Amino acid sequence: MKLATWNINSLTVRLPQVLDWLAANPVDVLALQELKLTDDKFPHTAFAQAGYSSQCFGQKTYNGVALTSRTPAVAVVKNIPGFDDDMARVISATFPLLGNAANDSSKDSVLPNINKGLRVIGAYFPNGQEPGSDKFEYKMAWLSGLRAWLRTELQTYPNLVLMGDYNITFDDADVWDPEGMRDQIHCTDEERYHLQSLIALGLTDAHRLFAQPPKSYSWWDYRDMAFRRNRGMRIDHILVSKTLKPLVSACHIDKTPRKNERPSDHAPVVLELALATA
DNA sequence: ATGGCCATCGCGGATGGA
Repeated sequence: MKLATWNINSLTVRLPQVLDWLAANPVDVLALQELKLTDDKFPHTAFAQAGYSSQCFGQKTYNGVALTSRTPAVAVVKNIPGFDDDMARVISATFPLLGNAANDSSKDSVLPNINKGLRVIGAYFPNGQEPGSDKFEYKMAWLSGLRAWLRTELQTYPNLVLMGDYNITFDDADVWDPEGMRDQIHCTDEERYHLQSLIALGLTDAHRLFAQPPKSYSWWDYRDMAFRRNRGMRIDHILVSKTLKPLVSACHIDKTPRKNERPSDHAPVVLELALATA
């Protein structure tokens, strides 16, 4: 199965591009961020006509996340339980897996707890604006809330994917100009500490499991011809739990839609798993 | 370089993004 995450910077503007991309890349699950619309405006019918059912968690003007999938999602949860937030940033759901106890009597499986399905969390991490700002403090609090919740979530759902726009780089390899960006937003030690604390819960950056093109980025500023000059950052990530790590068969960033007219500033990240949905 | 671009709200220009 294939999963993908894409910050589309307004679904109102980018819906045709998302549908075009899905037609060319019929992934099983697509996580979307920055819908910038309310739930009543979500284009369920357009996705359904493309063969996808959607769960959305939107708000007016800002933020907003969704999971759209070829098989229906179950056990949908919105935002981070235990962390009060007036912004729509997280949506989680389970996708039943082929080979679970209900439809396969074989005792051996490639995956422990396969009957618990695949838990997918799509997230739009706070931007943080600038170190020292109120928004940066909110980002740090949000990251602490995410980590505390994920610790228990991983016990409930051992087969877990956390993907989305993290708004954090792992290290200098994720930054086109590490010296110029040093201690700037997305690149501070505090943000990277939080990202590593997610790794410490037992998650793995799927992108780094494979040889990647040099200077692989997922976001490029709209200004200054940044995409053409490949002046970007890798801030969109797919993290997988320990049980899923051996089943990851590929992970890549698809730069193709960044070449569209009126593109999102982010590119999709695609994960391939040696698993099938039920 | 105190910036450039884009989306939203809404009809001018501020705010947020990253």
